[in-house]
Amino acid sequence: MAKRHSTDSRPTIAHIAQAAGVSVPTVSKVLNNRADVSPSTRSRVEQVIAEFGFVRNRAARALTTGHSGLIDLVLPRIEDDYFLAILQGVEQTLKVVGFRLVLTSTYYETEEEFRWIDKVTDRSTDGILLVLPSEEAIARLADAQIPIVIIHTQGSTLPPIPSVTITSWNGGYNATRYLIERGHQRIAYIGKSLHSMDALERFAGYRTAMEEAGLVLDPAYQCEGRFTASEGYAATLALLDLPNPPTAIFAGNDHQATGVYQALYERAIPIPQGVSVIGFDDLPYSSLMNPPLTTIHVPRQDLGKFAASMLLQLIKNEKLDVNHVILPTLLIERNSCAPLESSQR
Amino acid sequence: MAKRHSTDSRPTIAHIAQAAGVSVPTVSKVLNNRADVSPSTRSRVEQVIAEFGFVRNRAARALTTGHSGLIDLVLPRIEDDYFLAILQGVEQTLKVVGFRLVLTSTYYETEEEFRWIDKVTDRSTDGILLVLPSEEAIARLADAQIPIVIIHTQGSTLPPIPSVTITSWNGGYNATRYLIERGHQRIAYIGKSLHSMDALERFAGYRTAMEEAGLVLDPAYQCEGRFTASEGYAATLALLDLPNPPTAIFAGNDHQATGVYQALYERAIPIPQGVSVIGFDDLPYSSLMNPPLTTIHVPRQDLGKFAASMLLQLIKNEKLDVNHVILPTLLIERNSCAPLESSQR
DNA sequence: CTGAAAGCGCTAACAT
DNA sequence: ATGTTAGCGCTTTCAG
Repeated sequence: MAKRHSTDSRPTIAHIAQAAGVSVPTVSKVLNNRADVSPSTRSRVEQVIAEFGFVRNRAARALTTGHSGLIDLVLPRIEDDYFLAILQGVEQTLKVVGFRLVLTSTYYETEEEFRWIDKVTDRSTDGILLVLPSEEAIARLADAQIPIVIIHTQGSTLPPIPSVTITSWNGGYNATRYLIERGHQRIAYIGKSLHSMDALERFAGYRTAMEEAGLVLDPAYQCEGRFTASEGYAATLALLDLPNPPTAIFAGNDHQATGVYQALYERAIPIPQGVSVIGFDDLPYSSLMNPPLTTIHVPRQDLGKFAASMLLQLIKNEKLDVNHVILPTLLIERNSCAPLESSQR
Repeated sequence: MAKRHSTDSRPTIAHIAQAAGVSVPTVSKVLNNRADVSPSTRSRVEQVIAEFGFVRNRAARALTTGHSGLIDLVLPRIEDDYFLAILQGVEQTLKVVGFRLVLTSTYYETEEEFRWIDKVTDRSTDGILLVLPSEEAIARLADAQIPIVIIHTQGSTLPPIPSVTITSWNGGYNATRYLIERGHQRIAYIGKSLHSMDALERFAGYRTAMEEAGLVLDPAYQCEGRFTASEGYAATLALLDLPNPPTAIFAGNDHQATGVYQALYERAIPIPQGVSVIGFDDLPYSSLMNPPLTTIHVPRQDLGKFAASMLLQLIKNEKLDVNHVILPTLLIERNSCAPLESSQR
């Protein structure tokens, strides 16, 4: 179909202009739907464009306009359901405005961090979405003169850059309250000294709930453990070996919770009759677990959607209504928690 | 840290040149690690670059060199584990050569197809990776003068563009043989008239195995059903309602197989004692199913790796050793198939 | 309404 | 070893 111009490379705006018998700027005007083109010229040009199957060279366009129509999304690991949902949210909102997504997974490799920082800074994209960036990365990028929005952050303070996160503290508090209200007193938490702001906060929420209820904050119940199944597993095993094991376990996230399930299963402790378990994140598989996991829902897609919308505003040079959006979490009640039996006391 | 140049926009190569007291091309030479620069100038320029925190404008670079350092990946749905693994493979091989990935999900929306075709054709990227594209899309792109590699394809013929796929026919054949060797004769297949080349082939493999074994190819055993759990579920229900239900079910993919499991579970038919089930794809959850699913492994990450490597070669203007790579599938034996008991005959 | 001229930031010849 | 000149393909003044 599409005719090829004499040269073997692709047609440029100049070729179109020549073929249509007009000047280059006129073609440009047609392409940009500008008003000052007579209907007849316009249609003639449009026809030639169609004939040639001409598509504007985006690199040239980007150079003159300063806009590439691309946005960077930098996240830790794409294969984590948590981040995947964020990606989906971002994608959905970008698609409607015709932006495309440049994806980078960092795998937390801080040594290579500068490499991608250089790349996202090279103006090949119009803005950057950063998921769970390190504080050093934020510092490096803070004065980059590029629109940036952050989703979650390592470190304990709100970043100097627009961001969106969740009410992690509330989530941690509510999860713990939920257990307390069901009579539990020996409640363990897994994920104690993680460095992400959300991990810090949900742990703080747990502590507050415990303290408010006048329950002992036994250090043995506060477990280390990163957000993986295996660390949830290991932590649970340690908890079960305690002289006075907990009757309920609050896993910092759902990945850990699967590890908790596994450990409990191996020790033949029924959930929730033997031990109650509550998670955090509400990943897709949480409802499929056996028993279905009670957990704190995180609006992951919305995280992506809000961040993308904010970034789009920034790119359009609009002022943000709010610099830091905090999305609510929600307790989803399923079947992994039971009231404490008096026998368990 | 990084000083800002007087103008409020970011520093250009010209600013660096001026500050270092050299010409613009000299800076360019330093940036490109060219030999014809004296050590002293080089270090001076490098220092200024560091001082300014200067990063090359990729758009300008792309315009002159014709290379953006980006690659398009167009796939149906990112949230499908199958495609996600391909993405990972692509990402891994791009990362080592410093290319970045532009991601587009089509969601099979053929109406919008032309929109993304225009985008991926606008020279904002150096090449395109197409996962399971429609034949129309391929036709549109075939003479686009851009490096393209296809991963899987709809339609029944090898595309006119370099591609990588899997030995679907063998997979279908081997899965069926496996069942036949275990004494099964009434073997059903789900996914009969799907239009992707791989679906076509695995069905053909099934038919050949059946015919070779002299078994009847009962049309009632050849079910429609797209590659989703719900269609696997529906097809299975229909199969079980047959006067003479099958003793083994070959699900065209693992998603369907989960639907098969569900239907069987609801009818209280034990797997594999009541009905044997075999899948296709070996998705991450297949080994977690209950019982673990025997299935045909597809090297999904490799699909992405090979395709990306080929594309990279194409971009470097190297000739491909093979235009169509076909990766082997492998039967993974787990616990969802049992020899036919004489009582079931 | 149309086109001539200039320039975006960079790299590629080609002198010097 | 360094700088001069030109140009990538497009958009944007600004005359006509």
